[in-house]
Amino acid sequence: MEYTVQKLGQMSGISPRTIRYYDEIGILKPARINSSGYRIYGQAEVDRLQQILFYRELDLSLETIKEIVSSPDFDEMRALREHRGKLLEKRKQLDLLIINVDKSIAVKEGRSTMSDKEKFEGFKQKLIDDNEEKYGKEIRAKFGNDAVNYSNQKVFNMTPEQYDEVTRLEQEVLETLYDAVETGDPAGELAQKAADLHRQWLSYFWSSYSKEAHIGVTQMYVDDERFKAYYDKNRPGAAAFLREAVRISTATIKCQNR
Amino acid sequence: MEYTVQKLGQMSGISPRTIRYYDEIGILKPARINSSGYRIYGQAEVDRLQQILFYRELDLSLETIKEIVSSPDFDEMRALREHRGKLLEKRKQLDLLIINVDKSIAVKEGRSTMSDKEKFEGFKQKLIDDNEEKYGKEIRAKFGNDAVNYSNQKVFNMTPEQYDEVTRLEQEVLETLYDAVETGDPAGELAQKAADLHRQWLSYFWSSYSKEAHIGVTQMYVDDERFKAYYDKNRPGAAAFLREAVRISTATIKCQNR
DNA sequence: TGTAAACCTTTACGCAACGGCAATATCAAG
DNA sequence: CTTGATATTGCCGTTGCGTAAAGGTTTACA
Repeated sequence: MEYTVQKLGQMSGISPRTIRYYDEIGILKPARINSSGYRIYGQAEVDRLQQILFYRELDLSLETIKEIVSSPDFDEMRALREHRGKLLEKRKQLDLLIINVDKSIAVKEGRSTMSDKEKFEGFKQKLIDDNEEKYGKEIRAKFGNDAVNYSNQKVFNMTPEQYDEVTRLEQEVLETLYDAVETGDPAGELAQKAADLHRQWLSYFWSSYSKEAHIGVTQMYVDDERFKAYYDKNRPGAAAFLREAVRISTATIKCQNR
Repeated sequence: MEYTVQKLGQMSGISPRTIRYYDEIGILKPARINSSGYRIYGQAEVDRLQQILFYRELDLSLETIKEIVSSPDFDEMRALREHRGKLLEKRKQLDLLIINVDKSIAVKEGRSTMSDKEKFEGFKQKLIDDNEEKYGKEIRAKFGNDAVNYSNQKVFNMTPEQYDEVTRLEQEVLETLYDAVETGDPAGELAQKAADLHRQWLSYFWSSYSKEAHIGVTQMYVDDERFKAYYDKNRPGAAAFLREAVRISTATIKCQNR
């Protein structure tokens, strides 16, 4: 089988332009060039392209990929591990960013009548007293060492009111759940209320809600002894009951959407 | 107070080049230009720069920042919320990426003697049978809906052996901890063993270990009723004891490093 | 007052990984 | 032979600056 740039592109889902670019940077050379100057690729090049795409999927740079696919004795493990480290670092940064954006949104929601100038007045004072470098440190000190994970930071950043609300919700979830377990019907009104309360409670810790994740976490309550013990303490089977209620709840929402 | 590019740069911690660039794209114009063509900035410009840096810290594009700081009636909330959505999306992608990289590393560790060609043989076959588009879908189906969160996926991706090891470790942590509580000395040998076992156990769920996060999570065991109940069930005070042991353990490691 | 250091200016290339367009050549079909 | 699809090279644009280069200005010190 021999392929031109477009054939190869269609097969692999990338553009002919990209294939030419890969030739240009020497990461994927054509098998040969025909009399009219067309690039012609063979099976070996298809294989190589698959490898390239695989590593590209892992978000490695083309430079790194080039080294991996070019020299078979390249220390690929090390490259992958280093890359993993970079990804983790990126994620930490992202988590911090998201928390900061959340904070900004909260501040703006709280006092939407303030003008931008006013809002930054306090912020600014500190900055000008010292310098920008200190500002950076301050932010980092405030939001904790970046090793602290996301949900921990969420809690640290809660206002006392939010914290009260969370603990109140937690109690309410339990009470409603226990009442619901008595009814024995995970599709019943009480059970559905418990599921919804639990959803609300979760929303305080999660940056975004999804049905799948909600089901996932309640499944974990059943699988993980620590959570199971907590929910089952007063009413055996409560963890499993909650999971069922949430399953039904999320399915019901789905039906309503149709 | 009047500032040249360098003065302003030192104050705010950014380079003169950046300041000139901000002038160029019209996001921060100097107050005036002196007879020698120097850019001169005043207090108003310092304020504006602080605003710009604030938004830049949230990773907004300079284009977006320009709109925010230029027009006071710009819908900033919407911009922030949209931006937040983008960040969350980015994080999901990153989580998937990290898991894929983890998988690749695991595969390579398992059969390090295989050549690249062999390793990709199976991978490749499927790809060539169908097309690249299907490949994309397959990856997504395999690694689950992207709403499922990172640690859940970690567990799903465990081998049965790993799973056994984790549950075994969990038991061992508890047993050692309970014995240690009896001794009453969180700096003692048993307590330190418990702390270390707990660290090992954690490592199965965390993508990276850090002392601060370890202390943080054991602190949470004390603060969160569910965790506290679990650890204190057989030996009241076990959660707090573990936290102390971990604190001492991490501090000790620090001393050894010196 | 001379001069060197430190500062300022504009212009312009470079970065990553392509997308998009232009000008031109080639191929297959009717 | 024309037409339309496809191929080629090459250059510009993207983001947010870093890093020169080539030159003018200010400041400090002998």
